[in-house]
Amino acid sequence: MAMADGFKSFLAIDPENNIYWFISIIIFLIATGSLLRRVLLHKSYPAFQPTTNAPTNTYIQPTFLDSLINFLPRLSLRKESPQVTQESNNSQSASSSSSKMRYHRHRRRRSRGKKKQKAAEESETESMELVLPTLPKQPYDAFLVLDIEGTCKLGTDFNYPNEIIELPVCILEWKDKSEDGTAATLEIVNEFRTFVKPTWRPQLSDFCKELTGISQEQVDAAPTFSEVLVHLEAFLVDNGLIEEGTGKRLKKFCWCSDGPFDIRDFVVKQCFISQVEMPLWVQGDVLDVRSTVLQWMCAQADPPTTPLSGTPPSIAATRRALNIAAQLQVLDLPPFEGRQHSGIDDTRNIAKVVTELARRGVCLLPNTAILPGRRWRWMGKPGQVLEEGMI
DNA sequence: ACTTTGAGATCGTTCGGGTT
DNA sequence: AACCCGAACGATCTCAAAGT
Repeated sequence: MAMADGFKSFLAIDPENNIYWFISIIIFLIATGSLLRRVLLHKSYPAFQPTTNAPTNTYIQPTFLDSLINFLPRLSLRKESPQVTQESNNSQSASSSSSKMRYHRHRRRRSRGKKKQKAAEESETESMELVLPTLPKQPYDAFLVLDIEGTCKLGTDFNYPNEIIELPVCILEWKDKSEDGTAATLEIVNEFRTFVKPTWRPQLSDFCKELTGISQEQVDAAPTFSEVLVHLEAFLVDNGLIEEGTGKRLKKFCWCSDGPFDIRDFVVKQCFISQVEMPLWVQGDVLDVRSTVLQWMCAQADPPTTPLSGTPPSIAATRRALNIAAQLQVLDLPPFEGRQHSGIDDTRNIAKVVTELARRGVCLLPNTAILPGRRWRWMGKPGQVLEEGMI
């Protein structure tokens, strides 16, 4: 009686609105359709599983109400995963999305952890399978390693008009280059080093002096960049690398630096400030040693069909750019000798890295583009530094 | 048959380190 | 400032196995 009253009241919500009838009919059809289909297919919901004593194909037939009760939750919402259910007991559905995010984050972290573990295991395996290098052909006869020190100011970025204050160069040449062009042993045959007197901002900042270890007296007594270029050219002539007067290359040589900045940025900036044309023997053929070390590390982590020699470094997994000290470490070389950020010490240590790369069978080729006409915002007319361009 | 879950891969974005 | 590169992260998709 009460049920009949309830049904009447349900219908009485809005007799004019057919939506209630429509929903009821849809639910009825879906429920009976689903039930019919399962009976015909001899399938059942868990609640309708055969009793243990019943014959295999005999099912306890559900009532329409049972079917509806079982079916309705499927219509409304999917059953939540255990993780979500557990976390959302108190906070209801509002927190379900964040729970899901936390869950996926956990999954990714676990995935990454396994990946790293796998990579470490593979790295260990590879370290036990060292292969002797096959010497590559080395197209260059000499390598001019340099590490330029420049003026800088605390708080400024590399848009700053850095002026060169130290210019050291180490010449590396092959000791064992054969007729077919293969070689593995490089040695330092000569060194060039000079301080350079800045002209735009002759006074060094405290930050610069502390960073580079260069004193104000050293740069005050030094030649200007234009004069240094003459000295450097004479040095290269003396070492048979370029022709006197013309600057034409007599040997095939490649500049090497830690990072692409030294010639690409500092020399180009300095040439602008000093109003000198960038000599042809400086342009082109620049090898970024840091990048080459990184490539070598990647080759160790993902060896090609003919692996390179060497001990895969533990920090190779990071595949990040390394400073000179870290490069020495990954190449199993002795620690950095001298003072870091001292031009000549940096240069000598970079030379060691280049020598070791050659010994390990790395083909030393240029990998940095030089744009002599590159301009920065502070560049006004030739030689003019615009203060507002630095902001 | 359909859903859930776990695992893994891939893509795009953002951020930071690096050079004096 | 500009550039490159790797790490970290979020979103999305696929696939297989297990559960319903």
